[in-house]
Amino acid sequence: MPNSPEIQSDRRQAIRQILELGPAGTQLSLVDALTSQGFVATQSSVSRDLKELGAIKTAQGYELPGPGKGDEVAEVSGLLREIETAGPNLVVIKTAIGAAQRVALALDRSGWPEMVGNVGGDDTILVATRNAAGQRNLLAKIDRASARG
Amino acid sequence: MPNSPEIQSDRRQAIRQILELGPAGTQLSLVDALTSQGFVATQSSVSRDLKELGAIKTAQGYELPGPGKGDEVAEVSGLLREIETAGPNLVVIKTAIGAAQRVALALDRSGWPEMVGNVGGDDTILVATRNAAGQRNLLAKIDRASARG
DNA sequence: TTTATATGCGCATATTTATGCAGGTTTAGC
DNA sequence: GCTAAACCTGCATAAATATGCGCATATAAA
Repeated sequence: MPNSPEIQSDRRQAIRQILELGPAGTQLSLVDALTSQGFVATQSSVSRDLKELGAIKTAQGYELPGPGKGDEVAEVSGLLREIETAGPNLVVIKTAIGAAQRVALALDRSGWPEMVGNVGGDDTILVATRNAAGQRNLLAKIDRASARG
Repeated sequence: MPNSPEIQSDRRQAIRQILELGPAGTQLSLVDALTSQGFVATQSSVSRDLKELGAIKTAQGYELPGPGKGDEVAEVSGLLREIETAGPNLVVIKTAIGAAQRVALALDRSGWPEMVGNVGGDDTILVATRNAAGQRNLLAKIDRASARG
């Protein structure tokens, strides 16, 4: 019973905004916050959303890794040259000569769940995503990371 | 039944080392790792240790915030002038003129659990710690943060 | 369109984490 | 050394989080 596809991304956007105001103590508190904004969601969904968003749990609660932490990808974004898709669940990344390994490692460490795995050559990386949605997601995340790097 | 006082800090040091090798999926896995190193600990203790160490839980598991994240204190360490204790659970921090508020805020955000609260004036901050052990701990943490800042 | 496949989500529940409490140890004060 | 207070820990359990499953909808294929 998937909601119209935008609902999900709207909800996640909302979560992102909520977390920007301050850490959320528990997932349940996030559910409440979402509810009061008119979203319908259960703890289950929030759990999944948080994983997808790459949120981390600190002593204060759930937070989104600010610029600086979490995004090793941001740090290597300068090495990126070109990004293309191939089929519904492959992303091909071209990097500076010899930098593919370094970037591939950063991607691994990022822990982005839609990424099943990747192989890096000399200046090319093949990234396998779970599916088409994951592919779109990954592109968006790399984009966002690059903006910070 | 406190172990000899060093046991605790040894164990925490061990946890620190384990986490440096890579994230720990669950607290139970940490218990196992500790056990195989000859430490005796339960999930309860590990839970408390992790909080004390300021560990965060990412999609990969528990990690220690690397230099760069987690330590807002590091960023303001240049504003510190002098640090003294007063009694068993008070720490008095002298800062650059007018910087006390800023430093106090950074301390708040750090989420260090031994810190009960603090008040900042113009160039002085009073920090209340839970107890003497917390006081020692806090001094050590500020030290470590300063080394990075 | 009709059919087949993939995906999102809630429910119920397993797993994991946090904590009140009691007991035992160390530390501080005499 | 003795006593009192503070502390650390494990146990048991409460609280919080993650996930298998099944259905409903969306998407792709024919």
